[in-house]
Amino acid sequence: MDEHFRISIVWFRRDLRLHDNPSLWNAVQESNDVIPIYIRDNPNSPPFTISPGKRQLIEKCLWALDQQLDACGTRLVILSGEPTDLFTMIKNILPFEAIYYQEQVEPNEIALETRVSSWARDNGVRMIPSDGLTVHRMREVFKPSGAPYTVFSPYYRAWSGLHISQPLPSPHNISSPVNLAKIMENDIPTPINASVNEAGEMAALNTMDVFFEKKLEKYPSHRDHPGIEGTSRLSAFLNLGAVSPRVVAWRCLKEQNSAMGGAISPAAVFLRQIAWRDFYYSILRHFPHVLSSDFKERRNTIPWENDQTLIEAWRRGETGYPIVDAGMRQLLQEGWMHNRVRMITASFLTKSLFTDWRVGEKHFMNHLTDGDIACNNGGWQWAASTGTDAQPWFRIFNPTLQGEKFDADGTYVKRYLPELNNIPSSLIHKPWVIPHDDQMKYGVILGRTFPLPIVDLTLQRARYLNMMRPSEK
DNA sequence: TTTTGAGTTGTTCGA
DNA sequence: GTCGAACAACTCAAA
Repeated sequence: MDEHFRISIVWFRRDLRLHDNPSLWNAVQESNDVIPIYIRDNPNSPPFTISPGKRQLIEKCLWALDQQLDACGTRLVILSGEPTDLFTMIKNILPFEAIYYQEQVEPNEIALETRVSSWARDNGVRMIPSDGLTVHRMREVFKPSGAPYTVFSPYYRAWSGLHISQPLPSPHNISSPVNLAKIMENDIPTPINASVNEAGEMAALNTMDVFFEKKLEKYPSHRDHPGIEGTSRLSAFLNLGAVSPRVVAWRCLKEQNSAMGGAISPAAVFLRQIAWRDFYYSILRHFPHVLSSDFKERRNTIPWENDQTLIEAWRRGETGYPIVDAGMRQLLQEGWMHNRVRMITASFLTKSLFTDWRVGEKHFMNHLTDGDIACNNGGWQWAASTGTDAQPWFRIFNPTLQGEKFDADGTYVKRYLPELNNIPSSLIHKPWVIPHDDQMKYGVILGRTFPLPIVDLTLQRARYLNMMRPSEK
């Protein structure tokens, strides 16, 4: 028979939602009283700093979560400090018997789980882990041999074959012993100048609805065009768990079933991206060394040059290559960059500027609101050709061609580089070819109002290929 | 057990 | 302009 507890803690982590939240749902089912708590990250503990945009979004989600818990009859307790100390303090006030929590994949989070579990064992408290971070449980997607996949395609085949279980509903009534938020040194969430429908999980679910209703049909063709608002914009919400990945996958299946036959449905194209997220979580869980070193040891060491002047130009968006600069400035302005442009800027930093991928990984984490340790690392290692299922080392993006292919009329570039507004689209991705007289006409002076290219791409490409060629080892 | 073919996102070159 | 080949090496799964 299931266990039953008098008082349980629900330890909210990256599951800032009521819907499809196994820890919350099970705690409510299996306990008389539930105390929902959130513990802020120790600023020194995560391997990356939390970007300002992400910090803000966390506050919004905490505020919204508290509002929604309030409607269920309880309040969120927000604390800062060492979790084991905090649990000790709480237990002195309320003798709770269990901690329900969502299992994480980052090494520092796993270390924390180990620490808390050991504390729990010593204090007679049950630790009850649950899934919900990914669509499918990590242990369900292994090779027949029992080893984790390291290549996406076979992973995806196995992943696709699994049944997606029906998402859990949100609890309506949550009974709490006392208002702990009033007793503890509670860190009240910053009030948000918005309604609860515009923050946290309601905002996440609305974003998801808009995507499925308005954008899904065109997603396969639009998703690669940064000038078009064609992607889901769910990444930051998924990262904090304001929306459940399983709910997103469930919705994809629903759309797929109602779609016409024929080619791969738009819902399947999108679902594949959700599978990439699961895949990179699995990689980080099973190969934590990816955070500090290459997933695969290359035959020849990559000769990173890490030229600080070039790196700074890349960070500021002043490389002279419009699509790279537009992307880097979008990142600084919005804390977000279109995925196609993430690939272009990453390829540029690593393969055209000879910079260690970790430099780019860190810069992205410093600025992305959706910064996700596993996905960001996977993406950077892929771009640098050091990762799992990496692209071939000789595949180097050409920002001019990429721009012409995916931002043909320059809509995206001009949005972030208004100084290029009057340049005709045939020249927008290679302004350096514009003769001096025409520069005046187009209102741009190269080297003054927009930089000249900081490197010669043809030359850098040849150098890179030459250095990396296996026969050169 | 061994072999074989396929594998997210590209570019350049020469016919 | 278009098209195919070349640019490696390795994992995985099916035959």
